[in-house]
Amino acid sequence: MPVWKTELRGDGLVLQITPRELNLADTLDCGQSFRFRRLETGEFEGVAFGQVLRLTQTADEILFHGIGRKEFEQYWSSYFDLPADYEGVKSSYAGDETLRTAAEFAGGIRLLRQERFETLISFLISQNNNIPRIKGCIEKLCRAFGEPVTGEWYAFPTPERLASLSREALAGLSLGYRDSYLIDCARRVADGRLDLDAVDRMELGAAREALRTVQGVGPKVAECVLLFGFHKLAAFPVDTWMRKVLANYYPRGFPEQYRETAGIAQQYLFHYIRKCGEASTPRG
DNA sequence: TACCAGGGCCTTT
DNA sequence: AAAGGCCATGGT
Repeated sequence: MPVWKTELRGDGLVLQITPRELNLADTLDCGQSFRFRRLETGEFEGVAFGQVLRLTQTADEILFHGIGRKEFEQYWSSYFDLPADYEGVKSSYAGDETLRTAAEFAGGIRLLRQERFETLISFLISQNNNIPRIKGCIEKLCRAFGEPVTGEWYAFPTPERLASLSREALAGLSLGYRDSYLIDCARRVADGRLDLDAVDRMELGAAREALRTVQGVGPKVAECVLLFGFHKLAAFPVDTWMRKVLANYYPRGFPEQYRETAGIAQQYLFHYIRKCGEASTPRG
């Protein structure tokens, strides 16, 4: 288990970590999270746990603005999955040239431990959609139905709040036909038909089945929610980019030996093919 | 089976 | 500048 050095400085907490170990740009903009934006200063700002977080990354540290030790330990250390040994995972990929290369390129990505309901709703919105628009939809949703935090920021709405809404109330958020999916999902969570704590305790197959009971949760959305919202590292979302990776490098299927951390491998491969693929388009 | 349902980004023309 | 592909799911 890695041990990260921290110190209090000025108004915040400094975490001694390199971009190779945690790369904020790659981690916050690789499609797992939609609520962080890059400021003109290069800093990142976003909301999680109903709190605004602002971060500054340099070559050897990350500054968590306005954060004390207690909040860091309670929320952010876990959020960025700091206790996990990613170096060990990357080492385990050494025998596979493609995975090794992707891990060297994208190894600063960590799997965020995001809030479950927010992740479920976010990936319902993500289907058949692109990242700028997904971010816009979620921002409008929070602004309309979430509690104000500070400044321009609003918390993610609760299941109860969304469960009380009609499709008409969601008009104007540009959700399209996904509006009824959100309502069905929120109602299931609010009335207990879908118990997210219970899903968290299930093994992968059962968790997958439970999530699939929600309208609009198909195979792709389910894998994303399992990986990004429930931290089930064996979940393996396959989209058009991953299909290309699999066709090119793993025509006989993704190797069984990496199944336990397939989700981490997926993130490395996904980022690598998008940024580095010789043909940086999934078509063809 | 094939097509459609919002809508806007992105690449190609 | 304009056109058309694309996205993931459920319903017809």
